[in-house]
Order: sequence, then C-alpha cells, then structure tokens
Amino acid sequence: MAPAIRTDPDGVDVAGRRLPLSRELIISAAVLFVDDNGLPALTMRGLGKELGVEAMSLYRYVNGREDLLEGIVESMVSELHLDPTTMEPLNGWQVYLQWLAHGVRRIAQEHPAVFPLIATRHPAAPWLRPPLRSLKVVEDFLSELISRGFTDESAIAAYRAFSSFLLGHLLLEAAARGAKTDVIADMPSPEDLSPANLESSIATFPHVSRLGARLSEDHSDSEFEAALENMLDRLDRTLAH
Amino acid sequence: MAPAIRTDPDGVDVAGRRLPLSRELIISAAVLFVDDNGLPALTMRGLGKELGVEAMSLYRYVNGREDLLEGIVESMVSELHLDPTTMEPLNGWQVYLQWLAHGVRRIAQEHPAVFPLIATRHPAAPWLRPPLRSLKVVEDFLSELISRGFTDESAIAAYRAFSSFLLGHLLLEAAARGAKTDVIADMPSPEDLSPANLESSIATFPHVSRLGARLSEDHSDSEFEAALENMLDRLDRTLAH
DNA sequence: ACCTGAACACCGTTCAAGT
DNA sequence: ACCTGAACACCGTTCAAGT
Repeated sequence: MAPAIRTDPDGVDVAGRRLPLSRELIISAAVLFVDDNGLPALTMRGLGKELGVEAMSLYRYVNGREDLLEGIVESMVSELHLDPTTMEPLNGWQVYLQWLAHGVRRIAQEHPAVFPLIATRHPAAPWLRPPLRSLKVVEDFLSELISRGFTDESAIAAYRAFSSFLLGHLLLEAAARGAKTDVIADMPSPEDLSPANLESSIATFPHVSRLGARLSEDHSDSEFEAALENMLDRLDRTLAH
Repeated sequence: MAPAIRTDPDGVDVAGRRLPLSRELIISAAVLFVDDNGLPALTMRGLGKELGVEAMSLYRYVNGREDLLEGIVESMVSELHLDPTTMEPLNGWQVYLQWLAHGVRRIAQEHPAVFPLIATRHPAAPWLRPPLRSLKVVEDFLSELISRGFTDESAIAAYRAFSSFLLGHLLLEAAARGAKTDVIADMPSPEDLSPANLESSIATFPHVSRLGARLSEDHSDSEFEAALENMLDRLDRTLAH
C-alpha cells in the first residue's frame, strides 16, 4: 500500500543500524509519512512501525499526537525565518514579500498533504494568521515593512491582506496538486464528471459540461504571479496614500 | 460539558416525542453539534447520544462518518444556489458576485467551526474549488458572468480568483471568530502572548510586542468589503482589457 | 536511559438479533 | 421497518515492568 517510502520500513539505515530516536527524527519521518500516505493515515502506531519501534516509544520525545502535529507545522514554517547570517540583504519590501510568498508556495508544493495542517490548525496566539503563523515570521514581516516606510497600521494591514492572499491561493493549489498524486482512500466521488457521468449532466449543467476541459487546466504559476503582483501594487498604492 | 445545546439531550421534542430519524435531521443535528462542540467532538456515538439513539441507528440514513461530513458540507453550500422562483432578478455581475460573497461570508460567520470542512475536504471533482464547491454553484457562476459579457476564459479566471479570495479571507475570519467562542479542548498555547509571557518576549520580538494590541483588533468587516471591491475592480479591468 | 506489554477508554463499522 | 447488543479492528495514552 505505501508507495516508495524513503526510509527502510523498519526504520534502519542502509547499514542496518537503527537510527537513534529523537524529536527531530520523528517529526521529519512524520512529514515523509504524510507526504506519502496522507494526513488521516498518520497514527502514532503507524508512525512507530515506520520507525521500527512501538508507538509508546514516541511519547518520550513528543507530548502526544497533537504535539507531533504542532512540531510538523513548526518545522515547515521555520523555513520562512529570515537568517541574516546566510542571506544577502534584501533591498526593498517588495523583494522581501516576493521571497516570502515564494517560500510559502514552495512549502505548499513540496508538501501539499501537510499544507492543510499549516492552514487550519489553531495558531499559538489568536492574532497569528496562517500560513504566516510563527512569532518570528510576523516579527520579520513587520520589521521589514516598517523599516521601509510602512506605518504601524499599514504594516499590520499588509500582514492581514498578505496572509489571506497566500492562504487562499496556496491551499487551493495544494489541494489540486494533492488530488493528482493523492493516496485517495476517499470514497469514489459521487457526482464526478468522468466521461460516463458527463453526458447525463450536459442538460443540467451546460456551461460546466462545455468548459469541463478548460476548467481542469493548470495555470497556477501565472495566476499566482499575477495575483501577487496585484497584491504588491495594492500595498504600494496604500503606501503613497 | 456541552453548553446550551438546542435540542433536548435525549433528542425528544418539547412534547416528549422522539423526533423521527432522517438524513436531514441527522445532518442538521450534526451542524448544531459542531457549532457547539467543535469538529473533533463529532463522533457517530456522540451524535447518536445527542439524538437519543445508538450510533448504529445512524447508519440507516448516512453511509458512515465520511458521508455525514459530506452531507454537512452539501447542506451549507446549497444555500448558495440561485433560486429564480424566490429571488428578484440580479442586474449586473457585480451584484451577483456581491450576493455570492456575502452569502459565503454569512455561512462562515454563522458556522465558523464547520467552515474548515467546507474549505479543506476534497471536492467531488478535482476542478471544483472550495468554498464554491458544488456543480450548481459553479454553473450559476459561469452562467451569470458569461451572460453578462465575460468570455469563457475570463469567466473561468474569475471563478479561480474569486474562490481563492473567499477561501483566504473567510477561513481566517472563521478561525478568528472560532478562537473567541471556541470550545478549546486544545492544549494551553505554549508561546501565547498573554501578559505573563509578553514581557519576556519584548526583547526578542519588539514589533510584535509593541503592536500586540493593534494586531488583535477586529476590522474584518471593512477589510472584507475593501478586498471584495478590489477584486471586482480587477475583474472589471480584465473585462475591458 | 530507553523501549515495551498490558491495559484502559475510546473510535467507526458490521451484522445477526430483537421489537 | 427500525433500532440495538455484541463483536471486531482499530485509535491515543498511561504506567509498571523489562533490558
């Protein structure tokens, strides 16, 4: 059932040694597991088996399943931390927001099955807005914009608008990407528009039937870039008020 | 534990008669249950108890838990169907999109705990985009726009942009609304910025600390209207190409 | 120090049996 | 026709016990 898992099923490396358990190892194994098998398949017992260990062993390193999910989200979002030691300085808030937007998009594309977790889990503080849901990311966001001409208020408004933008676009893009690759243990979709059912629905849904092929086309790259440009232009206009 | 349920805990009406079980009754009871107790609390056994019946009885009317969730989503989204018999004719695609946007927003506001379900469940067809995830809604959408000057391509582009817009804004708004009312059986948030922890993080997150109060302010009404206006203007511009 | 066996309280789901 | 008891295969989680 599990296709092409990246670790040996018994959680041993190529030399046959068992990898030493740790929070980091468990979380990264969980990410791979969700990538391959989908979120509902992630159970403590199943992940334990993947690592060649009983489920109870995991409780030494993570405080239960909820904490594991939190760790997964945190490990993904931390890729968006600004790191001055390795990054060249950004010139302009537009460059920063472009970098940030494409960073989140890369996460959504590489881990489409994990992204719904990033999108819908309750953040640590009520004003944190997925997918920009870590304190460090928000601090960077506000700092970059305010140091480059935004007022406090406009930086906060930008944070709200930008998080909504990223969430809507990338959650739908991840869902589309997931639907192609997906380990669909879901039920066979009842009102599916496969060729068989399509004919019977031409009368009821003429536009949908006629445009079915074009509705399925993937223009996510150009659509994302265009919407991102529009967002940046809009922020620029509020700056010049 | 369960606060202010709207049906008698034994699923009987005021006269003491047991309500006759049906798919519709079960689904609407499930919606109320999720509104009050949150999505994770919805179990077949728990819902059965709420209706004064054993869990197994529900299987006569719904094909398992997944089908129940599907029924919940479908019952909410069907509120967005155009009904020519009761509605006055809409003049202009802007009026239609305003009506649609506010309809989805009302659902998100009235059922914030259900909205993540509408947002993240795999739709019946891969090209359906939550929250506009029913064939009828998409047919209405395309029909309204194409009959009012949109080309096939621009109507499809508008469907994509509009669904992304609604999903991003309303999922975040529902999450914020849910966090206030929520039955939070969640763990105590570890990096919460409550007064106690706030002081220690001023050094690490100066902007966040300074703006904490303003980050928590709710401007969702005006922000939604402004972003909706912007979206409609953008569509209007592509129309005039 | 690290892992496990056994146990507990839950799930969803099936099916023969009751009324 | 409609509901239930009993059972099965799973969960997450705890804790005393093993090594």
